[in-house]
Amino acid sequence: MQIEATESQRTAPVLKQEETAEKIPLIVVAGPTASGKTALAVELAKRLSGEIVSADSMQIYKGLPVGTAQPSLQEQKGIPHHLIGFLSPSETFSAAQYVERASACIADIRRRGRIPILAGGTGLYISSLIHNICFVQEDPPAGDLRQKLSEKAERDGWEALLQELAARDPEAAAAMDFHNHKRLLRSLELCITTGKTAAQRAEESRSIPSPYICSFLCLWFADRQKLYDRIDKRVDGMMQEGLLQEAESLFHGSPGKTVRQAIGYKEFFPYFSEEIPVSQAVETVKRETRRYAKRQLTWFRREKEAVWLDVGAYSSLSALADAAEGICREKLKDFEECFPKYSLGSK
RNA sequence: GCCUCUGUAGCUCAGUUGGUAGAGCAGGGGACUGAAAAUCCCCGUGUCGGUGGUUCGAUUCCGCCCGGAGGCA
Repeated sequence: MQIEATESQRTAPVLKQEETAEKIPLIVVAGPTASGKTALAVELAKRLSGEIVSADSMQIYKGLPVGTAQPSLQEQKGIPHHLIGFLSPSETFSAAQYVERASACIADIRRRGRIPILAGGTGLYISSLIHNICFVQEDPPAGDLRQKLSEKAERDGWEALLQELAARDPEAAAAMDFHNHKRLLRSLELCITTGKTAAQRAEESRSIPSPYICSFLCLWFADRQKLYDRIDKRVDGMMQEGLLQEAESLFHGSPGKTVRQAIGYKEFFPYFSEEIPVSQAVETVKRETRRYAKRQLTWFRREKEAVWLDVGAYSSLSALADAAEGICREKLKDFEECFPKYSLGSK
């Protein structure tokens, strides 16, 4: 557990021993949709005595196991999974709420002497969590305000909102991409509910250093087409498992704002209103999923600490897991007392 | 066999009254600290089917050849 000076030179922020003791080891398995995050996370959990915390903005919802690709009990292989299927689809959710719940969950896993493994594809949630973004409390729940602001935009134009933002937070307004109405609205909303500028909020949110030492793994495919083939297959599989029924229940129900954005449901709505054939809806789902995967890759490329694993380069899941396990053990060697002695080469 | 139409970017097609070409979709890159499976920004060289001719110059006009669609026999 003693850290040699020569060793600690390698890692940028040099940790003193007492600080290390308070740090929490965290394995992150990120990557685009359909890259095999779930399977790898479960395999790592088995080898390293871990528990899985989902980092997915849609898997949090109840009653949508197929379209959100929640790991089935069979896929979970007895490993505890957290933050999956706990919220009603009528509820909205946010990155702030995610960070709050996930960090509590991780702390609990750590307390029980196990290794938390963060697995998922929602980049914003992952980054917010591991960089310990502590969001400033919003004053009142913002529901009504958002409604009023969008009505104002409707009435007076988006320039009016931009001007209002400029009055409260000129810096943010100047940096704002005014074609991005959604962000503009949210930015103004936050400005009003927190009473602080974006810069102030950013400052406060970063005030506490991250409690985590991360081994950040990111899955990808050197051959993009391989990923796209997997996406196509996965969507076809979802259709067989009842995606259409899930979509229909949302179509007839009253889904919240968050879940209405999910890929794999809204694309079927024109089919339910008899505007397009199912086959076309399915193709749209595939295309949207491809684009989503691309955006995910763009997001993760920013994560400088990430170690990229080309899934296509490994002959099997256990070969991939061997590589991943090695990287995790090396990166988290200050915590090796948490890991089972050896499982490397146990394929 | 004859007649008509057609062959241009991965796909669907536009266009150049002769000066080597442009849209949509697909695809690629990027932004993103509070809705993120969301939202926003940027990116179009391709033997203009092949070959011969007319021309200073042809993808554009003409001949032939090779694909595709339709019509007549």
